[in-house]
Amino acid sequence: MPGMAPAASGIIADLKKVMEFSFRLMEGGIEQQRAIMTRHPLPDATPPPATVEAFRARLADLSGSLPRRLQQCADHLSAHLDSIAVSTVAEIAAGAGVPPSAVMRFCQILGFSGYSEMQRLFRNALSLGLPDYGTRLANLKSGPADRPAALVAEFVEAGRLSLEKLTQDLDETALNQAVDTLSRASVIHLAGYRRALPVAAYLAYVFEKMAIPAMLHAGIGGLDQRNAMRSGDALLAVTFAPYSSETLSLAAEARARGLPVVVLTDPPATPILRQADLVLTVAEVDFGAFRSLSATTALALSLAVAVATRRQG
Amino acid sequence: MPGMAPAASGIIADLKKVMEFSFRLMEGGIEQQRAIMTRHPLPDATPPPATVEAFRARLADLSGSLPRRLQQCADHLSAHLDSIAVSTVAEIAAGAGVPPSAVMRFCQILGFSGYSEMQRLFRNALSLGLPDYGTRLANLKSGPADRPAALVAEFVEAGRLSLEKLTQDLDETALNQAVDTLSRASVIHLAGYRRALPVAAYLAYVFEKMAIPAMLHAGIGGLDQRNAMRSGDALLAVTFAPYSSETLSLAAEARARGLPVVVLTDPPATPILRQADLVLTVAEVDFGAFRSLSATTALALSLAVAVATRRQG
DNA sequence: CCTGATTTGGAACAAATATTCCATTTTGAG
DNA sequence: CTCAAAATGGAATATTTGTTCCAAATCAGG
Repeated sequence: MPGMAPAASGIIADLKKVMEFSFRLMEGGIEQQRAIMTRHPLPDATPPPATVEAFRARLADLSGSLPRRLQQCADHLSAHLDSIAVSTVAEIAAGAGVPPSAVMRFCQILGFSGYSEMQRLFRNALSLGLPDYGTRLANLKSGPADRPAALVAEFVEAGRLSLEKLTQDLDETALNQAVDTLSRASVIHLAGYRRALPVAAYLAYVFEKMAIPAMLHAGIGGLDQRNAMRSGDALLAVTFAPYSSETLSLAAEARARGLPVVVLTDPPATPILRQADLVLTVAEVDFGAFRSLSATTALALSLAVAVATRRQG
Repeated sequence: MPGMAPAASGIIADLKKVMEFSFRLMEGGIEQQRAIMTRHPLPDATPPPATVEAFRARLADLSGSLPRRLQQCADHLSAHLDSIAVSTVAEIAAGAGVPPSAVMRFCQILGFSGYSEMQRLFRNALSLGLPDYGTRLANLKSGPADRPAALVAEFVEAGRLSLEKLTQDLDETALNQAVDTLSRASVIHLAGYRRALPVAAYLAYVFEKMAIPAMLHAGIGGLDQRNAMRSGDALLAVTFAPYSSETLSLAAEARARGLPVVVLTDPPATPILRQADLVLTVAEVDFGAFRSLSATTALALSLAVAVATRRQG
């Protein structure tokens, strides 16, 4: 019904349903009533849980008032919540000792349209919405790009994801060794060319504030200051793919002079591995072509503060 | 062959392959041999990695010696290792920017029979269970406070809070006006002294990448370039309390010349208000004396991308 | 023990997904 | 520049997986 207000048309539709329902009731026997009700459930159908927590709660709520097979589903699922994301219906069914159709019914009782929809909940929770990132980007491109606030939301989201990923992937051993290495250096040389300059510049600022000798190599004015690297110093190189040749060359030079080289980069760190004694990788979720550097900055700052603490102790 | 033991039937199948191979070899010329060999590789094909670690290693090993599309696969996969378990071939392919068949080929090069087999590796690893975000963060925080990993947890937390706050406090009107103003400028001048340099430097990088005329004023070498600001340009100043005198003076100069001045700063922005036409404030949660700049970077990037979009339209 | 309502299992079907294949393009050696 | 080998993209196909449906089994109340 084009042109009609959505609310009104919704009410009309509901009315029609109710009328149709009553009508059938009159001509059909009482036994048809239930069948009709299950085949045409009224709009009060339970909405599916939107979060894993809600799912848990709903499970606990239902438990106890279910027929045997469905109870088995509930039990098995609540015991293996985190494997839903990577299991097929058949696997879940086998695990619970029920046929696949029982699992399907169970999903629908919870309010999902089917197993796939339920699984989506867990997959999203697991990979934090990464899969459909491309889609969102496409949407944004096609949609109202003139709304800067939407962009902010995307970058915020990318930043949050990056930070979460950092807590997952953090190589604590490498971090500790990096702190060790850098805290023993007389001067810390910071390499940060192009895209890496912001991070390196911030490190330079922070080290200076904490009275730790540090020197920024950023190729300003095309100036090369590699001879400032002296035995006893260390190099902390920040670089991302595609790795700038300046950084690689500076790292090689440091290496040749016997300086320890710590690299802060993104995975895969392959090309830089050769020049590095220690590699800290940080995966930054990028939105479009640009990265918000949240995780990188967090890791870099942690490194700096840890080095400062170690030095004082 | 129903009724036959699986092992025996496997051997038969292998024998058949070998026989077929020899036969073709005999009737084909020497030049066909290679083609046949690559199409029907003998059983000595590389065994697939058995653990996620081995997978990582193999990826790093192969990287660099691969043709373009396969290299893209390798890069994307190593950056999104943990989403393999819940992604389809099509999603991975889209993420890497390659057609699905390239992903398939890549799986086979790694020694897997196909994508499914590779995915199984990750699904298994996943269902062995990893703790959720909250738990991991708690783990990182616990233990001696001087542990670098604990610092990471703190900075991650600070970053997250900042980002969250940004979505709440964002002044959409001001942002829109800022985009308006900057997209009309012939050259965007970026002021970023001291602590603000990282943000301004990143903005300069991003603008340059998007072919938007921008100039960074950071006082490098004590150089003052205020006369580069000409009518028709605009100034975007990034600064935090305590506001550097250079920034204030540059803003005043811009104002005197009739240039619109947009300021990106932290609240309260009182001292800077006088020099600014537009103020964007972003509250960065700091841990100790240092800020992770997550929210600021996110806002700055959004601004840049929005300006670029507006200019093209 | 009968009867109608509910639950159940599995077979049939539909949709999504992986995999293969081959015509075309690109690359690299001579 | 030429040619063969390698790489590539996409369409066709195979397989797996999800979903629906209904006949049979089970259950509860009289």
